[in-house]
Amino acid sequence: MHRVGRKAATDKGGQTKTRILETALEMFQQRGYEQTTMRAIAEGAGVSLGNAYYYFHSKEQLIQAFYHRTHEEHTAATHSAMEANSDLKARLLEVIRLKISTLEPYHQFAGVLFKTAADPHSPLNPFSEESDAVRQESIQLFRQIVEESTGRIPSDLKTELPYLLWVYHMGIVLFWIHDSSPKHKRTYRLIDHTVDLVARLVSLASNPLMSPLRKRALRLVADVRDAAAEDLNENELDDEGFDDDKLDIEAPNGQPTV
Amino acid sequence: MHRVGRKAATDKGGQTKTRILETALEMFQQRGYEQTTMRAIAEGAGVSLGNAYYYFHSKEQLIQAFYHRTHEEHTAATHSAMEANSDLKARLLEVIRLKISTLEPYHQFAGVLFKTAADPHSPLNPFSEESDAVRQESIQLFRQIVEESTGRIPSDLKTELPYLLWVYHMGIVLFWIHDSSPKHKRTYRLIDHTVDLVARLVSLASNPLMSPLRKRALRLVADVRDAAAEDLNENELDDEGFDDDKLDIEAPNGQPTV
DNA sequence: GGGTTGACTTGAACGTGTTCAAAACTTTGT
DNA sequence: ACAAAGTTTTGAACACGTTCAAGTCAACCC
Repeated sequence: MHRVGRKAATDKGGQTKTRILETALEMFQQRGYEQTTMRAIAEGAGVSLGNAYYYFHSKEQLIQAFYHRTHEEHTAATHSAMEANSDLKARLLEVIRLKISTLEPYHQFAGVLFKTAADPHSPLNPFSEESDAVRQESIQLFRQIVEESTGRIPSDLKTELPYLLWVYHMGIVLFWIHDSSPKHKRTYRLIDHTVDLVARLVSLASNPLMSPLRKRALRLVADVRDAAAEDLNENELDDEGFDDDKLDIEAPNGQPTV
Repeated sequence: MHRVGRKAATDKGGQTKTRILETALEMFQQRGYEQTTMRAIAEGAGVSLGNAYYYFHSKEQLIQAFYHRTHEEHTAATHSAMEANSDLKARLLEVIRLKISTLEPYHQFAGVLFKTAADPHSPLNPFSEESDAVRQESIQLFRQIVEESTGRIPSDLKTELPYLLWVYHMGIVLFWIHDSSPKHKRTYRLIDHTVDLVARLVSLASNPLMSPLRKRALRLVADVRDAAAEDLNENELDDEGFDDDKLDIEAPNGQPTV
């Protein structure tokens, strides 16, 4: 491996690596992912083909580098833009809009990100170990939003909400990838409307009347999340811990139970 | 192209095509998608490499053939298993369980289905024209479930519910793909719990008190669905048709509005 | 039968991602 | 200054998906 065990007086390796990544991202942006060959990247960066593979084990790994980079940009942009004393809705709106505008230059290229991310065996898979760090950071972002925002939220919901918002934001990105409307107006409109809806749902779920249903739903969410986390470990898996309690609530007007 | 313009007394071409597909699916099942080369498929089917490409334009198209086949199997299984006079919950449970058991033999291979399906440019993309027919059929399945089931559901919800259930069932499949628990017990458990939850939510959404929120959410769903459908057409896109009405409802106990 | 048409089949060739053994260079220890 | 150990760099080679010009074969027409 590079950059270990020696002093690295000039960091020549690091420079080369950066140059390759820079060239790659530029080419991806201009010609798209498939059209950009590793040979072209190497030539553009002024190195040999084998050298490109010395720094990036595969073409896919260049996507992962891209993923890291945009994540950092988004985090930075978020932190500098976050106003104090705003509510969940306002903050969420800002964060998600920033996410899209950060990804903006890579719209046509972003498709392959999702393509590879959807593969269970890809390191880019959101549930894989390799991207665990970035994902945790990303969820952390939403945790801050939730905790620093005004408005009362039950503690059980407060625990899971960051993860739920992260999933929601992934959904928005997925929509954006498919959105071919001018300036992605459609996506921004969707953001406006869904953020509003999410805020309402959080408020609704905070209603004490909804407590039983909420608890059931949150338990389910936690279960799914944990299952995704374990994944490759062999696990005993018994059915304990999720008994069917009597969670039914009576609607105020005599409608069927929920 | 094959099988046009002539009488096809023996349907030799059709036989060859079937043989290739059969061989391919078997190999995918045993060695996985990536490990199975087109050369191996051709050899296994007793044809030349070029011949395999005569019938299937690409390796990816073999996945599409797989997609069609399992869809048909699932539909057949569903129709023969559907009991009369059952409610939404029972029917949904049955259909989704059948879906998973139909896909069962292809679990490790199914990953690439989602991988390619997630690519906006892939014909396998659920929103693309090429798989539109299969998707419509699939949604139709859920429409039957909704319409033939007992229980009162508001008409606006009834319209969108099939699509929503289809999306939900895709989510289950996505989970199943990642599920490495023995016999996919985890997925079946998830199905049990989410079907229950979905039934409750439908019931909750049918409550007249929820009407404003429901209407807003359904409008959003329709909007997203239409956007996905148009996609490649150039579209004007003005902001009409989605005004922010005063939809707030007052929770019975003075909680913040929803 | 002989010829024409079009479906079917072939295998060589191309471009691409990836691997690897060996060369070239840099740093460190003496 | 020299050697040893590490690192970076190279280009040839490989396997695979895909293309294509050319060949074979069966059905049809006269």
